[in-house]
Amino acid sequence: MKNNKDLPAEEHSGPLMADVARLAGVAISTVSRALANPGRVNEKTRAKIDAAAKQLGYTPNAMARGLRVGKSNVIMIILPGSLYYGVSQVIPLVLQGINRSLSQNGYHLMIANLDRDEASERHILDLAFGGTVRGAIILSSDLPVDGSRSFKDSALPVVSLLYDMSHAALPSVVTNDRQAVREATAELIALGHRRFLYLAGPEGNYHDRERYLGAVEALAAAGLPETAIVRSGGSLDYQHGFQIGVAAAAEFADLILKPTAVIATSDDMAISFMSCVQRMGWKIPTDLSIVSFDGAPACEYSLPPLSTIEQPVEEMGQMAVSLLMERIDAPDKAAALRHVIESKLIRRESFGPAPSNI
Amino acid sequence: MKNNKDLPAEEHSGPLMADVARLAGVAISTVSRALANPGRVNEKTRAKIDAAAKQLGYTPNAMARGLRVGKSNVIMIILPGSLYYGVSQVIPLVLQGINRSLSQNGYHLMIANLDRDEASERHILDLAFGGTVRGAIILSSDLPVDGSRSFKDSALPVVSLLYDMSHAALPSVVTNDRQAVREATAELIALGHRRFLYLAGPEGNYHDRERYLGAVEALAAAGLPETAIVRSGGSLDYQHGFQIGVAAAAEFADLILKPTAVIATSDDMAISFMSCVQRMGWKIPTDLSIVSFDGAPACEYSLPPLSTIEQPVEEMGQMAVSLLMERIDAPDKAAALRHVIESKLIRRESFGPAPSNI
DNA sequence: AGCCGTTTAGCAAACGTTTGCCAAAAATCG
DNA sequence: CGATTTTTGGCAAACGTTTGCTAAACGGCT
Repeated sequence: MKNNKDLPAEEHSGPLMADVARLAGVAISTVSRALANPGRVNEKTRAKIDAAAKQLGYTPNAMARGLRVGKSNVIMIILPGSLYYGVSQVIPLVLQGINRSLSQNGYHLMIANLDRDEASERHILDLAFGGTVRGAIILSSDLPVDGSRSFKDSALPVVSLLYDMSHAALPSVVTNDRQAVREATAELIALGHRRFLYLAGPEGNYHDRERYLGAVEALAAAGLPETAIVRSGGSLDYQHGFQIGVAAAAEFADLILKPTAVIATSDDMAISFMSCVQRMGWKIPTDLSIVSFDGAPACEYSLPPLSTIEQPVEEMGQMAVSLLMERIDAPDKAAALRHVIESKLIRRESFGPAPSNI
Repeated sequence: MKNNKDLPAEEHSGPLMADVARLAGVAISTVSRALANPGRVNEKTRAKIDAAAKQLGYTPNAMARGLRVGKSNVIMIILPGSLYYGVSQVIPLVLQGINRSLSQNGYHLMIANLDRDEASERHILDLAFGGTVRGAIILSSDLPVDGSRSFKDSALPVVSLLYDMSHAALPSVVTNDRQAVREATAELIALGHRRFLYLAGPEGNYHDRERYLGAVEALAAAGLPETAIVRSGGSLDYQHGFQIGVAAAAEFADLILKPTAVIATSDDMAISFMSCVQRMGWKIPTDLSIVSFDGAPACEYSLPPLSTIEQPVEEMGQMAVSLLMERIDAPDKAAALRHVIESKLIRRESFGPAPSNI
């Protein structure tokens, strides 16, 4: 029966603040104040209001609040469109860590995929300029642009994660990619290795560049020629890191002078490379040592267990969140731009001394 | 300069609809109509408005619109708190597929982790009742409750993915877990296997139950006693599926009468189990055949390559989205509740005939 | 040319909060 | 006990859209 007033739509889902106020016998504004800053209202009244709210199962409308105060409580994370290179293994971990930190700060997490198409860029910009989000964590080296709108023109607080974007004035949380690879390579050199194969990621990618440089630096430090390292892959831009490893194994098989150690940009390519190469008959670590990057949990269970440089992704995620929170609370406060959290090599059976019969 | 009564207005960054209207020389309402349903406004005027909007880089404020029309364009996906059992390997794929489908429909994706703590449940309910989200895709078998608010009381359109929740009247997109395992088991039986080890997930979990039943049914159909299968794990509730496999390998080593085939609830446990068991000296598939579930890309590169029952997660995600869209557009329209998308066994080297020296 | 039917533009009222401002009440002090 | 300070409650005006309603403009008929 529609004995009620006829004009308001039946769409209304929940109770309103007005309902709470009525039930508690106070004014709407009092309810608002009681819920927002409980200090500013009489304890007895506050209790009454709380009870009323609970009884009605009242939940404040986030959009109305957002509209009024001009800010939302949503953070967006911008992921590279193709999840399957490199960072693929770590992204779920990152996501989870970030989401947890955000929850603790009362924020929600929205995810946005940055593909290379115009639609996805517009999508993200709508989010950024439409007031929907309050800040962003970006896991990509390029920022979306659409027509006259450019991501960096938005006043949005942004933090870059995994990629060093400090040159673009973005606070960045990164790991010591280069140094970690340099050290790992140095360790391989100390084990007698003199010829290396480097499994590259997509050409020009930040991580690929840094990690490769790390290897090169280690060679230089040991007085080895740059020709001691062979780059594989790189020009390919396969979606799956796994396929890079497969292709690299084929390249490896064709090399006349075999490297004795392999450095991989990511765990997936190392796993598939190792698998292929072993099936071709090479022994790991006897014939060939392998070290990779990322620290995916699965590495522990490959055969042999894969040595990998583990990024403390959980910690990095938390750091990114707390940086973002600072940025939101005090946008103008100058702060360090580049935050490095150290990765460390997990030594497993996939590497050992160079074979003597070089 | 405090004569401005309202100071929060200072903060606002972008151009407003009023600015566009002024620049185009029309009324605000005309702009709104031109942008929303272009058919209802003079083509010439519309072009003028479009140009003005583009020139200003105008983006409509999503919260204001949401408040007015009473709906948002955000879908939330509820993930189980501990990503690391079972579905872990497939979640990134699911997420990506879903996000892509949603984008095409003009929706954004918000993620919510459903941990077992009160805070996370409240978080989700705030989202559901606060008008922030328009619908939800849930990947968990239990629904959040907090005080007097219960998730199912929200009028929110919901679709369940991976879990069959049709008994709770939720449209569900699932795979044929039971049947797929039954068929795989039957295949193992045909290969001569008579004793099985089943690697279980968390006790009572939907997938664990279904998949186990599939194995049991296959035994029954072949006239084998139920004692032909040994359950391992299950009571553990480790975060990492990998650890389940490790524990199971230890159990396996202790068994007096060794099974000749292993059926695993998830790929991660199969991978770690296989790794451990091989290091103990067993040969796969000569001594032991293994089949698992999920279809993680990594399975192709284990040693030996792991046979797994692949869930078409991309397709399942798309189906979930389209179901949700239907539900949003026509909430009352009756529709099938249970949607099954078939998984299929990918046969790789990890299984073969039972050893003859049983 | 006048009438009527069809578009198109504009006004103003919502949507559900927050919050500045003022009044009322309570508390403190002389 | 009255005056002054502190606290607390209520009114109403925003926040930036959408949209029902009405007025105006336009064009096709007779």
